[in-house]
Amino acid sequence: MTSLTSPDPLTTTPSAAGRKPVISRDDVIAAAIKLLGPHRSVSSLSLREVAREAGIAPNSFYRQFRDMDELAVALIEMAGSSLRQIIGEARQRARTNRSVVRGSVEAFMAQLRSDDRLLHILLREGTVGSDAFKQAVDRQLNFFEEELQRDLIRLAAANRTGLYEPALTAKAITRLVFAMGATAMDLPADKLPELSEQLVVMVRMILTGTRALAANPRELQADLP
Amino acid sequence: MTSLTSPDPLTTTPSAAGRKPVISRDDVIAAAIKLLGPHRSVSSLSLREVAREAGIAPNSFYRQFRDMDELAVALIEMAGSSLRQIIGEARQRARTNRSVVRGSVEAFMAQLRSDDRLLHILLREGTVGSDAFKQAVDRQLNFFEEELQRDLIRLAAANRTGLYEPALTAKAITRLVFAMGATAMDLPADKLPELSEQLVVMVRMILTGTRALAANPRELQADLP
DNA sequence: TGTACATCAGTGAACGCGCGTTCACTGATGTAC
DNA sequence: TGTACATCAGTGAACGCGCGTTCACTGATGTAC
Repeated sequence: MTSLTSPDPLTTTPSAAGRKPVISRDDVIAAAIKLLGPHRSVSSLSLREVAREAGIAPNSFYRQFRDMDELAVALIEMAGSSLRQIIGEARQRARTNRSVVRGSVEAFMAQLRSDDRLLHILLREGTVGSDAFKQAVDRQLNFFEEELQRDLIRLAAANRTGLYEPALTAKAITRLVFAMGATAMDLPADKLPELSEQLVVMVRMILTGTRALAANPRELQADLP
Repeated sequence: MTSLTSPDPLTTTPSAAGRKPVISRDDVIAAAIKLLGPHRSVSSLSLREVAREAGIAPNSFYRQFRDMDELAVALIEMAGSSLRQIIGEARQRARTNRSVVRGSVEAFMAQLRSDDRLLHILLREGTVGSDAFKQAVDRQLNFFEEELQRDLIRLAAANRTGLYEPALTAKAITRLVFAMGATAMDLPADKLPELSEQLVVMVRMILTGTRALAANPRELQADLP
């Protein structure tokens, strides 16, 4: 998990002279995350609400962010890098074990249920809110796709199998996992294992398909299961 | 396209006596649709805004709907049935032609660009808003999956190929198409053909995969492309 | 060390606004006879 | 046909509320000497 308290030298003002800040950007971010839930998206939060939760005056918010959009983008980026780290670790672990797919899917689902709401942000804010919002989410999804693609290529080489359009394969898997994750967000916890299992099979359908197509691209023409 | 003016006997009050209504539910619905756009989701519309667009007093809204949620659910259901009809027609047409996948994907993409914003509603409102919202969207997606599954089974039988878990295959395709559609919503029109092409390949990956798995389920264990 | 000063993080009060919802109402349209 | 009456679709005004944003401010903390 990305720490909420480590200062970011790029965003924290140097304050060469004058008083040291007692409120940090991260305090405000933490307050916003606390307010998120199954029925609250970032775009539905008000500035005053976040300020209230952070224990500061509404106008003090402006010392940290230009507006709510800037806060939202910060949240999205934090969520993306956190998720990539977690899935990356899951892949490392799985590589020495057995199933990369199952390991990654389960790490994803576990993260969905974790206390910090970061993944929820990525899943939800992609379709609503300002352009800045959507672009930020899309950027994170692209990072994710790139890492997945690299992994797919490496593993395909190791197993001496082919990949029909690795980029497209990675994109399909990423989008499908996120779409299913968005559904899972609102499910009771006991339905999750079943959904995990479904998702594992779905991902393997894509993997089996891309491998079969690499072996025999003419199957692409046969327009039919 | 579902007509906006045909009366629904289940929702229109009989008005056994008294004045006939001059505002219909459909007028209000049409006003709401008119307000939707790339930056306006149903959940961001206010009651007063819709009333203004419909040319009625804010409180007249209550004669038609209990609240905005009820309007949203009506919109979602209308969007779902409209889309299913369009894709159904596309499948019929494609069956006599050549590619069912390409035909359906292109019909979907065309609908995405059509003047009525109905598809946008389905793509957007699934992740935000009240539970009633999300359930309504999910219900429509399920209808969609069921029809697709029926089609897949029929076609597989006709081609003497197998299907590994038809329900899961239909679900994977549906969710992937809707996820990619949500991305496409905000793209400039000239990027759409490329995205259509990508989506066609993705869907065929899944179809090729489900067929290969049906032929040889042991591939499911080989955890790797 | 002590003193004078500059900085600026955080505040309290106020603004105008659009919102959802309520109330009592009006008057056109339909029904009964 | 004409008249008296009932219905109820739609309204205008008003309410209290939370919102984003602004302003002039305070006073703790740092720096200069």
